[in-house]
Amino acid sequence: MRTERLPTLEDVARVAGVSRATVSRVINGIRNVDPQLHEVVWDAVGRTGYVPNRLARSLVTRRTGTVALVVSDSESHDDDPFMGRFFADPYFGRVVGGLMSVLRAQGIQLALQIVGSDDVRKRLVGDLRNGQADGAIVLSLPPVDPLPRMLTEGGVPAVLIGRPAEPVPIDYVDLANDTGAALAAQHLLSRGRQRIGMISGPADVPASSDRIAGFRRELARHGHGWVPTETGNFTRDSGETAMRALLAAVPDLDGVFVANDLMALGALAALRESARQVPSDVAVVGFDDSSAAVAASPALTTIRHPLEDMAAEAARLLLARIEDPAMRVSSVIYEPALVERDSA
Amino acid sequence: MRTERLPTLEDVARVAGVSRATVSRVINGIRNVDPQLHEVVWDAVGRTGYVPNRLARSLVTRRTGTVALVVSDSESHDDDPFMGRFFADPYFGRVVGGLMSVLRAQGIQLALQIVGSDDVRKRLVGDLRNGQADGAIVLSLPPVDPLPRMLTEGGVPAVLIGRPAEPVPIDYVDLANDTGAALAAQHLLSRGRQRIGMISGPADVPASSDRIAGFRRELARHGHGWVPTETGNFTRDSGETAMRALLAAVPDLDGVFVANDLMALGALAALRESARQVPSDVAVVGFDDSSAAVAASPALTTIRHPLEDMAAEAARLLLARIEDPAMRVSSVIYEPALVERDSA
DNA sequence: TAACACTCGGAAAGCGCTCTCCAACCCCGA
DNA sequence: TCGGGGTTGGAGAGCGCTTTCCGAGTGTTA
Repeated sequence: MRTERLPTLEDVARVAGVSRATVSRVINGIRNVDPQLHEVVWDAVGRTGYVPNRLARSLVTRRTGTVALVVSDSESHDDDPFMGRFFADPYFGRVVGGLMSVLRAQGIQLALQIVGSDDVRKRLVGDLRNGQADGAIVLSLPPVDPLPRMLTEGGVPAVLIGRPAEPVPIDYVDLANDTGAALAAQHLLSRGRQRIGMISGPADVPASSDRIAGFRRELARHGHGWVPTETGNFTRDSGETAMRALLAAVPDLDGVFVANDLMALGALAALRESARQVPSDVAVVGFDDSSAAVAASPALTTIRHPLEDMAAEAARLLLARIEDPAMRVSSVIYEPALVERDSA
Repeated sequence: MRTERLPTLEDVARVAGVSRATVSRVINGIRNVDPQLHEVVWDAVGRTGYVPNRLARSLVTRRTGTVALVVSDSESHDDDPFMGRFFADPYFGRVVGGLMSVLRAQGIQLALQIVGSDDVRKRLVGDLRNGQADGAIVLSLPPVDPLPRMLTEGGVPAVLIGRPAEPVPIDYVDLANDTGAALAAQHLLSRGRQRIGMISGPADVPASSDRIAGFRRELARHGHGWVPTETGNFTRDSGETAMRALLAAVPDLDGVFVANDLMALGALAALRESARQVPSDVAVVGFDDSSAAVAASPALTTIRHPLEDMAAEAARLLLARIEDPAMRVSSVIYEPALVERDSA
C-alpha cells in the first residue's frame, strides 16, 4: 500500500480541469481566482483525497512549520545515562509542555535534537541554515557552549532558555535566579535561623552561580558574611552527600538553602538519617517547585520557577524573530516566588 | 546574513571541476568513483562549507531521517491544561529518553506531534503518507483511538506504546500490566493483609483494565472474591479522593493497591490525614516505579515499569518496519517486577 | 589489430510544489 | 467601434537533490 502513488497537485488539476498553478492558488487561499473555479478545485481536492506535500512546499517556500528543540550537551555521548536522567526530570517535560502550548496553536511541530559533540553541532547548524527548521529553541546544558554563537553567526533564528554563559547577541528567557535565592535567604532569616548553609549546583552554570550570588548577597546584607557551602550537581544523590558534608562541617546548622528540589530530596534524607527534625531543627528551602517538592515529606518550601510560562514566551519570541529577523535582540526575565510549605 | 545563498551541490561541482552527479556520488559514498576525484570533491566540500540540503534530498529519496512521536488525545483542545500535566509527568520524559537512546545513534530526529481533533488526525496521516516522517511512534491516550487503524490503512510504518484498545494489525510494545498487578496482590497477601482494596485508573484504558483484571484474578485465586475498588484518573488528587472514599467504605482496610505512583502519593496523604500508619495499619503498593515512588514517604513499594526499555524497543521495531514494510506484525510484552521499599 | 567487456563520469529527467511572467479576456469610456 | 486598464489562468522556470541512461575511455583476449 505504501507503493500506491498519492495524488499530487497535478492530479487535482487534471480532475478539476485547470492548471497546477490555479490549484496551488486556491489551496493557498490567494485571491484572483474565480469563485466558480474555486469550488471546482476544492471539489477535486476532496474527490482525490489530496494532501499537499509539505516537503516539496518547504523546498520552495523556505518555510517548514517546524521548530527545533535543541538540547545541547557537550559531555554526554551516544547512550550516556545522563540523558536518560535529563529526560526523566520534570524540567524537560515542563519545557516541552510550555513550548507546545503556543506552537500547537500555530500548527507548528517540534523536532527534538540532541547535540553532544562539536561535529553534531556543526551539522545541526548547517541543517538549520538549510531550512531544516524555521528556528531553534536551545536548552544549553554545558557551562560554556559554542552553540548559541554558532547559531547567531549562521543567521539562524534562535532563542535560549536560560541566559548564555558568555555574552552573545541572542534572544533568551531566564529566571531571576538571584532574586529567587534572595527570597530563600529572607525566608530563612524571617524564621529566625542563625546558622544557615547552602547546597549549591555547579558554579560554572549561570543559573547556579546566580543562585549562589543572590543567596550570599542577601545573607551578607543581614550580617552573615560567610555562608558554609557544599556543591552538588543537581541530582538527588549529590544532595544527600552534600548535606552530610555540610552537617559534618556545621553540626549546629539550623537552616539550609538547596539549589534545586531534587537535591533537597536527598538533603531531607540525610537530615532524617542524622535524626534531625525538619523544620524544627533544620529548616530547608528548595528551588524549582517541581513535583518532587509536593511529594517530599515534609513538603518542601521552595522557590517557584514558572518554567512553562518561560518556555511559552521563548516560543513566542522565536516566532516573532522568524517573522522579523531584524528585530532587536531581547530577553525576558521572570520573577520567582516563594512557595511556603512545611520544610521551612 | 540569512540572505546569503548557501553553497549547493552545483557550487561544489564547479569548484571541484566535476559534475553534480559525481559530487552526489562521492557524498553518498557510492562506489564507482576514482579515488583521486573522490579526494578532489571532498576538498571542494570543505572549501565551500557545503552541507547537503536534507529537504531536497528527502524529496527525491522519500526518506527523511525523522520519526514522529505522536501523542494522540481526542479530548483535550488547544491549550487544555491536561497536556501540561501530561508533559510534566515523568512518563513522557521517560518515553522520549528511551526513544532517543536508539534514534540518536542513527542520527534520526524525533518530531513531536499532538493530535487532538479528528481533523488534525487526518492531516497528520496525510503528511505522514507524504513522507513528512519515515514512521511514527504513537502514544495513544484516549480509550479508543481511530489513529492506529488510520495509520495501518494508510500504510504508514507505526509502532504503538501500549496495546491498542481494539485489535488492529499494528506493531506495539506493552507491559504485562496484569502480571504486575498480580505481583502487587501476591505481595500484599504475603504481608498477611486481609482486607485489601484497590484504587484503579479509568476502566476503559487498556493499561488500566489489565491492572484491574490481574489484581482481581490473583486475589480471587486466594479466596478474595470481592475487592473493594475506587476509580481515579491517574492524578495525585484523584488518588487522594479515592483513598478517602475507600476508607469510608472499608474502615478496617489493611492493604491497598494503587494503579499508579502518582495516585499512590495522594493515597498516602489521605492515609496520613486519617491517622493511619503506613505500612503497619495499611500497606500500600503503587505502580510504575516513577521518581515519585522514591520521593514519597514512606518510599513506595511499587511495580517497576521498564518504560525506557520499552520505548527503545518501540524505536527499534519501528526502524525495522521502515526497513521492511512487509515484516510480520509483532508485539513485545515486558514483564514487570516488584520493587520493595517501605510502604508495604 | 580488432572486438569485447568493463568501469567511470556527465547529461538530464525528475521529486511535488510555488510563483513570476505573459497571454487572453473583460469592461469601460471616447 | 476602438484602445486602455484591470483581471484571471496557464506555461514554465526553478527549489536542491538523486539516479537512470549513455557515451567515452580502459584493459583484455583472440
